[in-house]
Amino acid sequence: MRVLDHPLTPELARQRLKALADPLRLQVLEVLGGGERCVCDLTAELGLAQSKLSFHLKVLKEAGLLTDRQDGRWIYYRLQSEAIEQLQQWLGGLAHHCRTPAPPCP
Amino acid sequence: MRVLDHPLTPELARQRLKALADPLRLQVLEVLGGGERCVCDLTAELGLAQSKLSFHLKVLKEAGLLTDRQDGRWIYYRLQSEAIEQLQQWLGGLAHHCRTPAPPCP
DNA sequence: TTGATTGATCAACTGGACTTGATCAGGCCC
DNA sequence: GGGCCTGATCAAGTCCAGTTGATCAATCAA
Repeated sequence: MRVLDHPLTPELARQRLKALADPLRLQVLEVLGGGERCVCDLTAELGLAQSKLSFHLKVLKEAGLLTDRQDGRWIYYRLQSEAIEQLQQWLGGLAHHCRTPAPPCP
Repeated sequence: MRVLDHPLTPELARQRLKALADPLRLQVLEVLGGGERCVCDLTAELGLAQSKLSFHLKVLKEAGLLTDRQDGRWIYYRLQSEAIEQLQQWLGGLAHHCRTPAPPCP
């Protein structure tokens, strides 16, 4: 069974949405959408304090949106596109019957 | 040009993600995913304080995720599924080239 | 018109997310 | 080993999103 076949729990979906819902983290994802980067690279490119970037990378990683690998002194982050695909699928399940008219109230 | 053909601005996408990233609002959406409902109905079904629900409905509405209509004393909310579809599309654009290896750092 | 009901809005409060600067751990080169 | 990087972690401070209870506006029923 591939990862994509596992539906997200609402809790994990919410965590991912929250991780995405930050302007700085979206900037990070936008850069990583263009390919893998090391932290020092990201720091320079986004003009961020090092601890600040580290904090947000941690949030994104804990949400499953990023993975990292170490190579010597450097740590490279990349986007986990499967996580985004899962989220897309999950969103698709939200609106299934939303056009059903309301039961009249009085 | 249909609504869906307008791509989301990053700012609006972020606003929608943020609106979605709240457990209570997700509950609201889950209920409305099953069809239109009036506010008093939602209040009862979710067991919420009235002002609390009203606050979250406003957030969702301002993000374009809900629309409402008034019928007499009652106000009915429904999910705006196009907003979710737009968000799905927008997410799809995030990871385009994420498999490009990092430029070596040293 | 008056009283009751629905639902939005307001003000005050609270908690947690984010920021900032410092410190710490691990890997590299001399 | 000693000094120097890279990047994670910690503690303290700030700020804003969410909660709560009260008030307000609009609609309807009597």
